[in-house]
Amino acid sequence: MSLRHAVLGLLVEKPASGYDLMKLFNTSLANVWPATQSQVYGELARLADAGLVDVAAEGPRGRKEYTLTEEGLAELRGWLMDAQPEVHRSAALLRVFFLGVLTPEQAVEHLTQLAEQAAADLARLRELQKSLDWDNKGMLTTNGRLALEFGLRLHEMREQWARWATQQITADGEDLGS
Amino acid sequence: MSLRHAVLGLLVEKPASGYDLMKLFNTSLANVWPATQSQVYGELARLADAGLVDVAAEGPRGRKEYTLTEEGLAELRGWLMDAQPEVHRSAALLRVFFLGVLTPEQAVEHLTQLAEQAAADLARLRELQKSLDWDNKGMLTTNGRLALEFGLRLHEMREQWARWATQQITADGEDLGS
DNA sequence: GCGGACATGTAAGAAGTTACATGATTAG
DNA sequence: CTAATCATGTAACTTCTTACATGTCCGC
Repeated sequence: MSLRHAVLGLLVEKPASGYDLMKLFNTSLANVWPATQSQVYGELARLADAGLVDVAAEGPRGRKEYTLTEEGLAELRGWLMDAQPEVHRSAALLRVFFLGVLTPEQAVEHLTQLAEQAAADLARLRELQKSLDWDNKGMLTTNGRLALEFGLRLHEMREQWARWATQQITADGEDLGS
Repeated sequence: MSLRHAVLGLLVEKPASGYDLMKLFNTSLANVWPATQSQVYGELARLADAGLVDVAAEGPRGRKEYTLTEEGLAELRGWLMDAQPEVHRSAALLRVFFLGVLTPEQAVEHLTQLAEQAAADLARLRELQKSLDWDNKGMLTTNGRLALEFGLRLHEMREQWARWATQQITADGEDLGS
């Protein structure tokens, strides 16, 4: 139930509308916890029902500005310290498992694509890092920088691994070609 | 829709019942694409409806042994070469984003836990690697080894990153203590 | 006045989790 | 005979995605 906590977390810094939050989900949190508009509005309604946020002000065009309540902050703090291990699914790794169904050439091509995709992701994050370095405001970018570094290391690792895996496969087939 | 492809992939090696598949999901695929019993049985029924698998034989206790059809193999091959980038959500990284809500001490404690968790995961996979090294059978372990190496590198990276992040936080607060 | 941004919501469906429910076979 | 394993299924609920639907305000 982390969408809930993402919303609460974003509201710590300052009050925001669903619309405002969506911009944050599409920028700051895009690589960490993406969410759709329909999810965010729904969750805000549920959070207000539960008393974890309040509608502090109403603006033009039906704008509702939400603030965190005491209970909301408590809920967030509880979640932050809870830290139970996650289950992750990876379609990319699942594909690797079944690579034997393809020809070695196809498998190598696929792994090459993975390496290139990782390299592209890495480049993208490096760009993001550059744009973040100068205008530094608030908790979100401070800790966001830690998350960003994780992403940089992750994609670097992905690329290295994909290149290594390619070698593994080509090495396996080597003696057949002699 | 990768559960479908996980099931198809497992059936490439040999025919299996839902019960058999569950054992594979709980061992080989546990770290890559976990699935529950109710999901697997449901998916098998849908796959049979769609003609991607057949009930090749029925055994004792209502056992249904499924095999892959031509269409099923084609579907799997198509998926294997499709390779579109995934969206990943990470509650762990989300927590990092909001670490500013905690005291520096609590934040450091949390990151230390992350490092320890990563170290434990790494140790667990190294054990798995040992047990896999001797009895080598089939495509699943051959390519599973590639996936395993990914896991090893991932957890190593996670641990290093968590230690680095701890330093970042303690460095920030340093001048306050003097 | 009109286009783009602001702003909120609903509905249908896919995917996943947890819990319940039932029964047959086999090894000791 | 009885406990463990084999074996399949259903139901309720949560989460996420995609698409639809509607309307207002502000700057030019």
